[in-house]
Amino acid sequence: MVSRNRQESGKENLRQEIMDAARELFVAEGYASVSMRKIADKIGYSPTTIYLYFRDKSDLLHQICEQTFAHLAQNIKSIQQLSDNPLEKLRSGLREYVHFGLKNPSQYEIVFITPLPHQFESDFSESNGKVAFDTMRDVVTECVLDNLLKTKDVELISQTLWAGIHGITSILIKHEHFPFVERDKLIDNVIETLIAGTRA
Amino acid sequence: MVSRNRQESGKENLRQEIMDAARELFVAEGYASVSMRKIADKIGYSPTTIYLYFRDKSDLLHQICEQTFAHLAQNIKSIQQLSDNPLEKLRSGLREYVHFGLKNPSQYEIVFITPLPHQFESDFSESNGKVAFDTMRDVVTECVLDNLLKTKDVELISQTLWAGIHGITSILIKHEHFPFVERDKLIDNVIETLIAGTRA
DNA sequence: AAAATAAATTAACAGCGTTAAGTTATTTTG
DNA sequence: CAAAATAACTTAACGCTGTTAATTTATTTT
Repeated sequence: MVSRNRQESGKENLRQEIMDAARELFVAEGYASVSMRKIADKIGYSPTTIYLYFRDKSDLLHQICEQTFAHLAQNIKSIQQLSDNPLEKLRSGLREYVHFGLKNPSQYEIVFITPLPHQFESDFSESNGKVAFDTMRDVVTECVLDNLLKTKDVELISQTLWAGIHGITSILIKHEHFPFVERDKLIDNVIETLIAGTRA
Repeated sequence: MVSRNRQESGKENLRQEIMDAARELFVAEGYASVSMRKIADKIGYSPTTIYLYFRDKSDLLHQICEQTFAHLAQNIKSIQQLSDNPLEKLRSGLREYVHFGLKNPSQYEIVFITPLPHQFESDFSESNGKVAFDTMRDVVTECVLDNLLKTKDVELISQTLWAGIHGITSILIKHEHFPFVERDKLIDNVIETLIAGTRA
């Protein structure tokens, strides 16, 4: 079965090569502007080869998103571990969420903003985006246990915070032309407003 | 000049006819899935006729968005006039914004959520989007003048509040399957959290 | 070495946004 | 009232797009 392993690893290599090329192009030019032919050109294969590894264009993007969001969940966890203070953990997690979205706008767009084609109803509840959300909920629980927040409704607070950070992330991505105040100042203010409004 | 006026009003009628057909299709099937040919079919003209009234497909969408923005701005203004208390005006305005989005999810989606082509650069200073945002900023200014808020940076506060209400509106529209807590409770909590976090 | 299988390609389809040229209908002018 | 001018609209076409089916090339198994 050695030969079979070699074969499969070769397949996996090309699969990852396609994903890397596609991610670069999606980020640089936007999902809609990148054609399958462009991706194929970049890696020196014919366009139809991509269909041996991905069902269609949106599946390709979906797989890229899942990979990146697994990284996000890990990022948030790592950052939170740097502090012992539950409230500081919460703050750094929220900040990392927004930061991630702005660093990967195309991928954030597809997972949290644009609905995927109805062929596969792979929605938020099955994505790694939810894993990232769960890490935030865990920290909210810590805060509640320490009596740091105004209510003990962990779910209500978590969803409120998520709404807030999703809001700032998505409008910064979508409304590029809007005359925003200085970006980091706005992000800070959103996060501090959310935390202040949630505190005991 | 009577004949010329008749001619122009005919042109305006077809222009509005195109916009109505396009909005319906965009709402039902999404911007990307609707072709110029589909729109033309719906109104019984050839596809190229649309180009006599709109520069291109994104210009057509842009004009539709302007109409929706105007509608939203008027709604918020009307609701705010019902109260004298600045903080209550602010609260009712925020609530109306979310309410408008949930009552017109497809239109909200097109204007505020759906990712637009990169070339879609509009002059915000002359758009109705600015008009809608200004109605909220004016009430924030009232609150600041009454020393009700923690800072006097009207722009920063307004943009923070917009991020928050856009966040809850868009996730309620986009992630209908998500196990949210009771909807009105969540909306209330987001708005109260935002206001509490912004108050003096 | 032959057969089987996997991997990648070529050719093609139907549809897209958009432009240029041509046609029909309306209005203006002499 | 007819001719010229203009406005309104259509036809034909270009170069793209995502995707499928058939086919060729390369590798592995027998």
